[in-house]
Amino acid sequence: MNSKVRVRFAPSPTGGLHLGGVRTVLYNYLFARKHGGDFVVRIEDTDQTRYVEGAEKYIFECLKWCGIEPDESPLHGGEFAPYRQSERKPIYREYAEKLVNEGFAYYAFDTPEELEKMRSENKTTENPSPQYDGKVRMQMKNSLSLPADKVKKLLDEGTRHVIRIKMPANETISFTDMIHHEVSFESSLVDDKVLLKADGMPTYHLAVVVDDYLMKITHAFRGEEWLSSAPVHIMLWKYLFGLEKMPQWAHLPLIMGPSGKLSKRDGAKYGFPVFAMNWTDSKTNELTEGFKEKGFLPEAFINLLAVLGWNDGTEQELFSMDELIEKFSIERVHKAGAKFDFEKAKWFNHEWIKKLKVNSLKFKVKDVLEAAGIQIADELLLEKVIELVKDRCTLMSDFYEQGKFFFVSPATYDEASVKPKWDEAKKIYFEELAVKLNTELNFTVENIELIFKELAIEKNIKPGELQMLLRVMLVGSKIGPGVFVIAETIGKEETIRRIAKAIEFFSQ
RNA sequence: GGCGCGUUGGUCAAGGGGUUAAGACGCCUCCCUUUCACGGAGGAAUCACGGGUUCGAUUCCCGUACGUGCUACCA
Repeated sequence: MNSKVRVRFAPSPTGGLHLGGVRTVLYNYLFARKHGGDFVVRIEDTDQTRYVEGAEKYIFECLKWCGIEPDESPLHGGEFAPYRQSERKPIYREYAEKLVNEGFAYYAFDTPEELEKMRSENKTTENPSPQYDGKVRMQMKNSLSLPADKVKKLLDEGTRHVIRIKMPANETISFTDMIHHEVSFESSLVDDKVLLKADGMPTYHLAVVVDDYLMKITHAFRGEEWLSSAPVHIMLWKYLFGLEKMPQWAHLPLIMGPSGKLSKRDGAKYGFPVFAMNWTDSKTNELTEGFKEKGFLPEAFINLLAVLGWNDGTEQELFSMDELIEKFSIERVHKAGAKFDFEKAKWFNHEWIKKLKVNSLKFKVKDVLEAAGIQIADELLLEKVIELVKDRCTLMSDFYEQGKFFFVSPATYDEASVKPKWDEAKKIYFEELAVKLNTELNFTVENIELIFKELAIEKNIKPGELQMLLRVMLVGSKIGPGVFVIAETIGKEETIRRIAKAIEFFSQ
């Protein structure tokens, strides 16, 4: 018996990896790591028409970016290979046939038209979506309603058919969910779900059960949208492998968008990312910006996701991956769905930028600046700049706006702020300031400030006003750290050059 | 419509028979700074409703309402 914890994540490679998906993997991963178990990724591709080439690699890239190190077997084979459902078709068929032989499932030959007919005929206001269930199955075309020889004939002729589960009539199906505790259903209210499609591919229902068994999964976490199909899975476990071998389930609360379950479209609609990383829809070629590209740190991303529906009971909100592994517990996961709040998401990123050391930020900031056309020649300067501005950056992309003036002279000036204050006296002041600064051998914050203020007193001008002007001269606008710190950082020559350039500009 | 799941401020949420019902985001005011932030000090804002049980219910039970999910040869 395998007593080791094995959890699995089954992404569907039909779309990008979105918030809900990442959180599901994350909880899987935290649980596995906490209990010293395995974390398995199984690839779902049940619907071939929607299968997207390269999606598997994309998913693994996202996981790695998040700091989740998955078992990469699905990409190159491993203990439980093959991992793609399309390559496991014979396995699923075998179990499906077994169910038929034992009377727990049946062949159904109904065409899409016939199904449509049944649904439209039985449709009433009270029952807007009739099911293929115990009430109607004997009126349909299947191996239960048809005589044996007729069934054999249809099968021999290769008639297209599916295999459906035969849900029992009057049974209360219940199980214990790790989050919702006791949950129960009436079997007669559940329909005869398709297990094996006409093309031989399994539906999710058959695939999860078979794969969870074969891959020796002990705990399975999935979104709450699956809770309604739990009875089907329970029956399959009962018929196929025995209820005692069924993994423990946790149905995670949904992540909600501004209206309903967060959808991939909400991103474009409300202006925030929903995917971990950039995702290009293969059909429309439409690019959706990911959290990574939007300027999120992976540390912040997993942090904000982890606490969307879970907390450790204390006031702590900032958790590193290691802390999450240590403190995560499935019992403290919420029952109710949580609405995603982009403002709070940004706050988490801000906090992580502040929290991280310069060295951890360095290469990412360099990427941001270089992507914007700023070449970084001086690594030491870069480090100093990061230290100076990181507290005021919310997204990684903010490092450009907050840091560019350390590397390049301003291209434009905030004229609206300068114009009303600019006069001949100020002009003379700055001309003399440049001369004085030039003679200073020790170009430090203290000395610059001293020279600046002494000259202001001498000229009888309020230092405050001058400070604002100097800032605009050096930065171009009214942002950034202390103006004397900026001067020291860019150096004497550059400071004097920028003052001269600005005087010329303002005096036109 | 049926079935499932849920419901503490605008959002994330702690708490769980007796509390001034934590904290965070956002918002507002003030301080700091003659920049933008950070930071600091305050503020407005919550137990969906109705019945029980109880000396006492936000907390337990039952209804109702509302939200949300499923109701496909999608996952």
